[in-house]
This record gives sequence, structure tokens and C-alpha cells, in this order.
Amino acid sequence: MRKLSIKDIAAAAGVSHSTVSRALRGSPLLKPETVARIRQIAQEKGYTASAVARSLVTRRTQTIGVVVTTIADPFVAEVVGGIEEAANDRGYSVFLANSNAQPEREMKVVQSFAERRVDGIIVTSSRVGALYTPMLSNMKVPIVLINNQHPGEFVHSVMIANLEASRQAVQHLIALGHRRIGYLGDRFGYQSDTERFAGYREALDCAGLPFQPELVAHGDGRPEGGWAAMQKLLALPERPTAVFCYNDMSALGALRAVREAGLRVPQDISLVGFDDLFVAQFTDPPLTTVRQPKAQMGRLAMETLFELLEGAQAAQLLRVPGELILRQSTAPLAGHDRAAA
Amino acid sequence: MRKLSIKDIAAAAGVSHSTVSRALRGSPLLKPETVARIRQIAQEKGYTASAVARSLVTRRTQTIGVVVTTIADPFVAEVVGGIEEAANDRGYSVFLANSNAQPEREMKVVQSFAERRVDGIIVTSSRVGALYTPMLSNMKVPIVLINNQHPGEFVHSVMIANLEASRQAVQHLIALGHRRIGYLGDRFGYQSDTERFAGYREALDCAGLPFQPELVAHGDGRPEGGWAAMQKLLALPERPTAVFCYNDMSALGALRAVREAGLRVPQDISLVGFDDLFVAQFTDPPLTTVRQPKAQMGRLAMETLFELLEGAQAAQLLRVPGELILRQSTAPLAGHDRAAA
DNA sequence: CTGGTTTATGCATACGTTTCCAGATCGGGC
DNA sequence: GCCCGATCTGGAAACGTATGCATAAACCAG
Repeated sequence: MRKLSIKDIAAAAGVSHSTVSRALRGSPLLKPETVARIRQIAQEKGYTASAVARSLVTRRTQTIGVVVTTIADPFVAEVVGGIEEAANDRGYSVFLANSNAQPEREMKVVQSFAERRVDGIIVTSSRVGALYTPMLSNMKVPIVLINNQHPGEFVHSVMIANLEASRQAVQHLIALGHRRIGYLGDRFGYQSDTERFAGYREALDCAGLPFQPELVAHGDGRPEGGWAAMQKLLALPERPTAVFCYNDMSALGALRAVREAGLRVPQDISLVGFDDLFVAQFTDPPLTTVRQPKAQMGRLAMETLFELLEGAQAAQLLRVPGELILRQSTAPLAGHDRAAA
Repeated sequence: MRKLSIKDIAAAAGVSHSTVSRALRGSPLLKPETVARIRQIAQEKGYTASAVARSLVTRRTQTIGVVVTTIADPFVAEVVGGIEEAANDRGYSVFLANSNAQPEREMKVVQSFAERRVDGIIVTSSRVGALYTPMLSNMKVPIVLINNQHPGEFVHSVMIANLEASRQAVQHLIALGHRRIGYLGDRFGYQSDTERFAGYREALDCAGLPFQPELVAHGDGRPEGGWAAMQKLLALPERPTAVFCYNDMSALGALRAVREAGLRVPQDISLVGFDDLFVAQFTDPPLTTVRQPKAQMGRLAMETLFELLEGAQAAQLLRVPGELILRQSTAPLAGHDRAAA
């Protein structure tokens, strides 16, 4: 038994297939009773319209492609949740594809999106650099990047306000009396690392604290790298009393390194993360961190895409503020009277 | 400038559009040099075939729909990662949709999948019950369920071997000398809860331990519910010395409740979870739990779907084993000599 | 009753592919 | 030189929908 088409139900209703098409789309040209009758019949027969045939003629698929490094990353998953929700609200479906941070794979999935004629594309935390953009921009669909890791002005993007957020985080440490504050960054030179580092520097400058290069260490954005980087900082002749970590994943590793060294957080060392992953609430101690409004960033990206699809102007770059979440991994410097800070 | 079609490049090559179609698909009918020439031209002109037009005639979209409760759930995200990977390996794209555990929304997205003519559907942790299946089965596409929460034989599914895994987890506690072992379950009566509870009972029976109803409490599968349920258990005149939690999320709440009661895990109470979420490695103490091979379950579901798509028989029910991961939230019963167990 | 509007419907075409069938070209055996 | 088969290519129809245009029916004013 073939899937039924508009013609089958046209035959059943004794009208032309154009009439059926109009009835189902709710055209005002038709007599209301005709519309009702046809819909009734379609319903009874269990007819479901073919979006693919529709797309062929309308040249719109009501579909967007989302490429992520890996959906298993909790940060990414929440962003995608926001995207999907916003898309679904407007009748769009989303294609999801993992790039696994491999440029060639990212190209491949974007190619596949092009063949599927998605109306737009959202890319999160792309690590694909300059070679990337020409390809993206010569396909005719609008593209929005979320927390893009390589600077570039040509496309639309929504990003966390890295500099302000990290400045605020470090200022929090300074307010607690800390003077030797480490920065645990990412060794790959991504934009978010660069910007967060800049915020760290700014906070030091504002407080008149000297920048000490030996207090900077680089991980890989994951617990393992954070662990190794933290060990270096702990091995310093004069170790930092507080460390601002590039992201929560690094902070997890850092936390472990501190504990393994027989020290306590926050009594011996204060730790701040970035992202506010779910896990941050459940570490020991719960992690002070900068919250990124992940789902909202997803929604925002989707809404930007909608504006673009409607031919409207859209902001080239949307910066959303982070929020410092105070938990128990930060404490006043031992022997420091907070009021005196 | 319109997107170019097969005809545009046919004109450029001085052949018919049928020939172009064959060249691009790699038909053996064509002279190899013709194929090469046409591909060359298509390449130069930046042609990308339209999957939607193709789908219309082939009646295959090379597309599958995945419906999840919410992609923000880390468990789900990993499963979806496995699905996407397996799909992508074979040239399939995946539509992702959140149901937010609302039946009507789940219906809606499945409807939308039907319109898009997906070749198959995968549903994870569906909480939609019986009313659901007729609809699913009368659309003609194959469906596979992952960890379905309502029993039913009509469709294909892959599930974790709940009973065996939970029996093993509880036996671990028994081996540690525990005798008063609590079960912290889910109050919604899902299949996974039922089965895990059965495993708990079996383990008690095997060890000749009495089942004590007061040692069973129900949460909601999330930290809040686990927290509340654990408080009840702690308030017992004679509290359990170990608790097996239905899932890691509940265990997180339980952990917090224990700590708030001024007790220590595992010295005062041993705790076991289920799922092995990422967070389980980073709690204090790290959580002993049953690992579900999430990505693999996703792959398996996808592969089952492929078999179905090829018209092959496929197992109605695939059970994958869990794996007990020993961490630091379980310890021998205080004053108990393990060797004597 | 007639002619001109308005209203409701049907016809035909287009969207961009795939694929069946027919036709053209070519080489070779007789 | 002719015919046959093999090899390659083109023509045309089909997939299921949307929509511009033509047309039929109904209405109303004169």
C-alpha cells in the first residue's frame, strides 16, 4: 500500500488535487465547508502531507542544520536544547551533526546540509579556522556561530561576554584578598581563552596587581589537562592562593590536583571555573563559576537565524553577559580580613 | 542567482540531464571519460545535488528522526551521540526533537517526522504509554525504542539489562557486609524502576536477607527527589547502612542528604547509583555506580534500524549488560570483616 | 434578462531528480 | 556491404506538492 497523496484524497472528495492542496493549507479562496469536508476526509484516511514534495516547489525546507563538536559535551547539549526549542516553536526541524572537532568532518556535514537544502545553519564552538568561511559563505544560506573559536567578522554570531565575565570572576578573587592569582587556560589559542585571559589581565591591572607570567598555565580544556596544569602551578616556589580556570572541565582537573597534593579548596586555594556545567553543583566543594546562559544562547542564535531568513538585518555579533555564581570553592585569603580589602 | 540544477550543468557539458544524473551517481553505463568530464564541470560550477528532489523520486530520505525527552539530559546526550555517529557513517542525517516528556508534544514531533518522510525513528526513554503505539505503528516506518519506560512487545527496542545489573550492584553491597540495604526508586512506576527493584529483591533473596518495605523510598529520578527520599530513609529508627539508588541523579540528591545529616559516605552509609553519568566521577566521594554503555546503545539502536530498513529481521529486544563501576561511595560495613562475609 | 463582478474551483505547469525505454552509434563477423 | 549485438546517450514520465491563470457558477444592479 503506497503512501497516499493529495490526489488520492482529491478523488475521494470528488475535487481536484489543487483544491485539496488549498484546503489543507487553509486557503481563504475556498468555501469553508469545502475546507472542512476535505480535511475531514484527509483525517479519516490518515493522510500526511509530504514535506519533501512541498519543499521542492516552495524552495524552503523549514529545516536548519546544527553542527556541534560533540553532543556528548554537556555545554553543547544545553545550547542545542535551546536551539531545538526555538526552532520547534516555529515549525522548524533541526538536523544535528557531530564534527568531533575534525575539520574535514565538519566540512562533510556542512556539505550534507547543503544537499538537504537546510534554510540555515548554526555552528557551536567551531574550531575550524579561516579556510572554513569561504565555503560557508558561498553556500547561500545564513549561518550563525555560537562561541566561535576563531575571530572573523563575516558571519553572524552570539558569544558570551568573555572579557567582562572573567574580569568579574577575578575581581571576586581580588576582593577576597587574593594577590597571587593564577590563570589556568587553554593551550590551543582559541578566542574564548584569549578573551578570558584578557579579562584576567584587566582585573589585575585595575587592582594594581602585577602580572606574573609564571602564574599562567595551560591545559586542554578537559579535566586531564587541567590536572596537569594545576600541578605545575602547585609546584611553584610560591604557589598561587587562587586560580581562575578557563572552564569548568579544567577546574575539575584542577580540583583533583589540589586534593591529591594534600591541600584543601577553598582553605588553601580558591578555585573559579567558567561555564557552570551541571557538574559544578556537585563537586566537592561546589564550584564557584561563571554561568553561561546556554539554552538562551541557543535560542538567541535561532532567533538571529529567523531574522536572517526573513531578510531582516541582524546583529553581526551578539554578546550575552555571564553571571558569577558563588559557591564554596572560593574563600577569603587565609589571615585576610575581608573588610580591609 | 538561482541554485543550479542538473540541467544547468547538462547544458554546460552539452549532454542531457539524464547523463549528468548518471555521471554524478557513478553509473557504470557511462563512458568513464564522460563521467570525469561532467564531474569536473559540476565541481567547477559549485553544484550540489538536491537531496529533496532525489528523495521525492527515490522515496527514501536517508534521514532518521530521534525523539528524546530533553537533549540537555546528559544520559540522553550520550545516547544521541552514538546514534548520530552510526547514522552519519552510513550517510544518514538525523533530525533531533525534544518531547520534554509531554505526550502531546511527542505526538507532534512524530507527526512532523512523518511529514518529513524520515526512513525510521528512534525514541529514547519515552514515557508515553499505550495510546502511543497505535499511532507509531500505523505510520509505515520502522521504530526502535531505547530504554522504553512502558512495556510493550510490538516494537523493537534496546534496553539495559536492568535486573541483572541491579542485582549485581546490590550483591556488591551485600558482599561488603551490609544487611540493611535501602532501595531509592522512582515514584512514576517506569519499567526501569520496576526492573531494578526486582533485581534488588533478587539479590536480597539470594543472600537470604529479608525484604523490609520500610527501606524502600521513592524519588523522582532527579536530585531533589533523591534528596527527599533519602531524608525519609535517614529518619528511620534503624536506618539503612547502604542504599541502592535507581539512578545517579537520585544518588546526587541522596549524597547531599547524607552530608546534611552530618553523616559520611561511605563510612556511615554506602551509596550506589545507576547510569554512570559523567558527574559520578567528580562527586565527593566519587560514586560507585552501574555504567550503561550509552553511546553503544545508541549505535545498537541505529544498527537495528538499518537492519529493519534493509528489510531484514531484527531482534525485537536487545538487552545490553551494565557494568558495575567501583568508586569510593561504597565501603565494608563498619566493624565488618570482609573476609567473613 | 443581460452584463459585469465576485466567488469558488479546475487545469496546467513547475520544482529537481531518477529511471525506464528507445534510439543512435560503433565494431565486427559473415 | 549488411546485419547483429554491444555500448552509450537522450527523451519522457514520474515522484507529490504549490500556484498562476482560466473558467464556471452565482449573484446583483440595471
